[in-house]
Amino acid sequence: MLVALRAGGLKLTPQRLAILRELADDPTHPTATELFSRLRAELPSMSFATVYNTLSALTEQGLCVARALEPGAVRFDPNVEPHDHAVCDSCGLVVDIAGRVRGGSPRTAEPVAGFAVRSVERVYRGWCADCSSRLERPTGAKQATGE
Amino acid sequence: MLVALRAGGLKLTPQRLAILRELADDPTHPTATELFSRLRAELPSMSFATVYNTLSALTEQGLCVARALEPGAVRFDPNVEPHDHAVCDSCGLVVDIAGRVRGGSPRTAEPVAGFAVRSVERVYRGWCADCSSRLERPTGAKQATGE
DNA sequence: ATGAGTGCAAATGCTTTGCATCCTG
DNA sequence: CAGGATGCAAAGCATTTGCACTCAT
Repeated sequence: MLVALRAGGLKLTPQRLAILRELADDPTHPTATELFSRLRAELPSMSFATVYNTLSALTEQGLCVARALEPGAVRFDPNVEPHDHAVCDSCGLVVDIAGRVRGGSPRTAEPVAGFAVRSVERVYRGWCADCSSRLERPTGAKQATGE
Repeated sequence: MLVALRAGGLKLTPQRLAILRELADDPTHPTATELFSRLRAELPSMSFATVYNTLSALTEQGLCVARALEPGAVRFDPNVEPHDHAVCDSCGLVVDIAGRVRGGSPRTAEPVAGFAVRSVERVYRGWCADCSSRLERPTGAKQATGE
């Protein structure tokens, strides 16, 4: 991954290394704000601008992807391959379903006339394990719309 | 739908009726800002606050859903049933795949241990018909990550 | 050394909120 | 006519940008 960084002509700064590590270690895909607060202890002088600059540089190099799974802040995913996610209605937790093997149905079929499909991803919504066990009807949950 | 509005204890104001109509007529799920600018001619005095107040009131009544399909503004969908969407990488167009019939595979299977699934939705990403025909590699498109 | 990268602060864009006024039911 | 809804303005977050300074190469 560091190789990829240099290959893109990017310099290896402590800020970038820390962000990269934090991203790689976290399957919940942290937001820019989350990264900033987590790294404040380690890099007290780092600014938001650096976090955003780094994340957009990484995104441009194809080393991570910005994902809009919920209204509000964007989450950054070091796994650039299309894959599925589960999102908790109650606490907002994002769970990566990267490892899941799916049936080999043709995924290049056009969902609508003329639309050239590049990727398909699923979003599972519901309650995470913690929220499921903690409450029958988790705080702040939208009323289930069923399916 | 008006019935549903009243059932929720909401008053029928011209602003709400206009927003509701605009929402219903538009399969691309407009953002709050888009609704505001479209209705400016019809309701010159309407404010952003009213658009947002109305949209959150509708959301609370289960008459629409806020969808985060792309970073930036949230889109509002009058179809509260889980369904699929296609999003253009180039121009950001959202296409509703509401009518698509899918195979009846068990969709309540847990994507990850302990996660209680409420709904599953797919997001197709690629190029819309317009962008596909206009360019070989549409302006502003992220490099295809393939699948 | 030299230009990319950082830090700071101001700016932007989307959304929310407080409050006085207005209008639907 | 009463309470909910609107309009206006200010405030709140997430994110972007400009610019002088610093540091990785």
